[in-house]
Amino acid sequence: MAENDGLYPIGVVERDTGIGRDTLRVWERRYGFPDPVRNEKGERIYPEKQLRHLQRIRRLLDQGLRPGKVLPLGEDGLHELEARLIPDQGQDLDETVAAILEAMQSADSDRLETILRKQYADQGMQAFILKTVVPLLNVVGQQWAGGRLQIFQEHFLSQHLIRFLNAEITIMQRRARKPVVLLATLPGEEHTLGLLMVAAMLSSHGLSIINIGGEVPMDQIVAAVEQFHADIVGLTFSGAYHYKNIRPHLTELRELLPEDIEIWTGGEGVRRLRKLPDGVTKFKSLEKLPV
Amino acid sequence: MAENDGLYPIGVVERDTGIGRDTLRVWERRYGFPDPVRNEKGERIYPEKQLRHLQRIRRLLDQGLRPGKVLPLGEDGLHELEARLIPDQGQDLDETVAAILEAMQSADSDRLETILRKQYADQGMQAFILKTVVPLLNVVGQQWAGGRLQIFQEHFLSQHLIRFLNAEITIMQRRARKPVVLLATLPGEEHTLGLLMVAAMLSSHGLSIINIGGEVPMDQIVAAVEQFHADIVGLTFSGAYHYKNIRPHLTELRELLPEDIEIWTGGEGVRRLRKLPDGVTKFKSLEKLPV
DNA sequence: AAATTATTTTGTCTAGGACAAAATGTGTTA
DNA sequence: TAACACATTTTGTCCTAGACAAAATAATTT
Repeated sequence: MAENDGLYPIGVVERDTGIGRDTLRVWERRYGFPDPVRNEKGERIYPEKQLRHLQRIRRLLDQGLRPGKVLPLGEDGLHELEARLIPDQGQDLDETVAAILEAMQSADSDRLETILRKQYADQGMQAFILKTVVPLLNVVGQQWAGGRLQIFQEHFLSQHLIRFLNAEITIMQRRARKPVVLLATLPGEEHTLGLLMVAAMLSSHGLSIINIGGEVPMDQIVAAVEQFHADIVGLTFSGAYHYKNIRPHLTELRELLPEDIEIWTGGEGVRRLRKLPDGVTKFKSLEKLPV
Repeated sequence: MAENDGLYPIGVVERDTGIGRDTLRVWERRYGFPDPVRNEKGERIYPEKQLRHLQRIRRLLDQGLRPGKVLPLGEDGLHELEARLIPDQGQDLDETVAAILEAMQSADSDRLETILRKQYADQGMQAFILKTVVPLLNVVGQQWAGGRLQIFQEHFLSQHLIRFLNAEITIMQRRARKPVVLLATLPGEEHTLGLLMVAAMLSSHGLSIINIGGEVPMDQIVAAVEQFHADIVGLTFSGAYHYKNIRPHLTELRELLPEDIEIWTGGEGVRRLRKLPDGVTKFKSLEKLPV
């Protein structure tokens, strides 16, 4: 048994925290944390405690906090920050949402499937997305940010939702008609569940959907529009996307595409934008798709 | 505007080839290839041609060749080597595979769906995966490496396959029994289609599958095993995975998991590994799952 | 309130040298 | 001949400390 004794080399820390090794080194230089010990060879060895600390820091950074504010904090400061940022909730959770969360916690695939299926049958796609999936993801996001949720549980739920939505979209697509909407996100935007929700909404309106998925370079989108004979391009930008880029990107895409191809865009990232380039349609929320 | 112009910084090359950036630099020093141009800032910028070359090299390394033998080779030498090692399957393409490719090229969703469904009905899951999906992906991989395929086309096909397999797995899981296999990939490994194929194969043997998807940190896998009461953990590593890491990762996971939990691993990335840590089972190919 | 401009923060990249782990080559013994 | 031990070569990862552009924030103007 190679006892690692809770000591990790930089490669492992990079993998487990998602923080690049260059970044780990430069943080050490600038902020004095992390502060790994060294082995005989002079290489950095991180104690487990620092790895955990780094994971918590990572979560806060994902919330939008800046390294300069977070890294100098000790255990206490970090704890305080977490307490402040994670809003108290658990008040009036929708009953079904609560049931889904419970099924997720107890890793009960069958139950999850049953609840989703029943809810979908009751509500229809549009209400299902708006009244069940959206609130659900909000709660999950909050819990995850607060560290009250394991990553694998969130994965598990996402997998389920993706599969479920895909299956239903496929069924709806059988009687889909024109226009054809090509859905994608640009490189840097990995959040593809939002795209899938849009796909589901549009499908339920009877439109034809081609979802080429996440992180598609712009030239590829243009090529795909031509080859698939799409009438409309739909792009989503999550709140994490660098919003300054959104407008230039949309302008560029508008220039690259023929005029008779519409561009629709939405997501948390475009909510803040007022003026969009001419010839680009914004949908403010999932309820208000320009169908 | 969008000017990548087929020019890529080192980080992108690392991601798209699975070759670490330090390795790329040391190859350049030692073998004179790759030989990127530099931008104003003096940073390495790789032309698309070299990226493709690196991907081909990566393939050859996966076949067991050594960097010292492959890197000094120019275009011609590499081509010769490939011709010797990779059987040319361009000629006698399976009829169905050819039809699928054509449906993909002409972006015909319905036709694609019909072909897949018919083929699956004829062959059953195991033959479907082995005789149709695997050859299909091989051809697609080859065509992509050869620049004969657009990225979005590959996206389109992947999306379709993922959806199809997920749907069928769901159906098979209704009558699944013990043991429970937990499937995942580690962070850095985004290629989740391979995982899905394993899930389909195992499902068709009647095993219970929990697929928590891609890029799951190791401690999360351990936690998930416990919470889901899994008996076996299955990990796949694609050819793009940073292969030097595979063995240490498996060793570490073996130490973290209780002894009575089996570890199965496979994929292009583990093919070239001879020795695996004790207590880790390798499946050389999809045909030879240790069921 | 929205768009410009100035300032600070932050992550990624550079260079060659060093070194251990893995792969290969060589020699020895059963 | 095959199995094993040992020597050599190959190979990837990590090191340092500086540089700089892109992103985020603050300050200003429209």
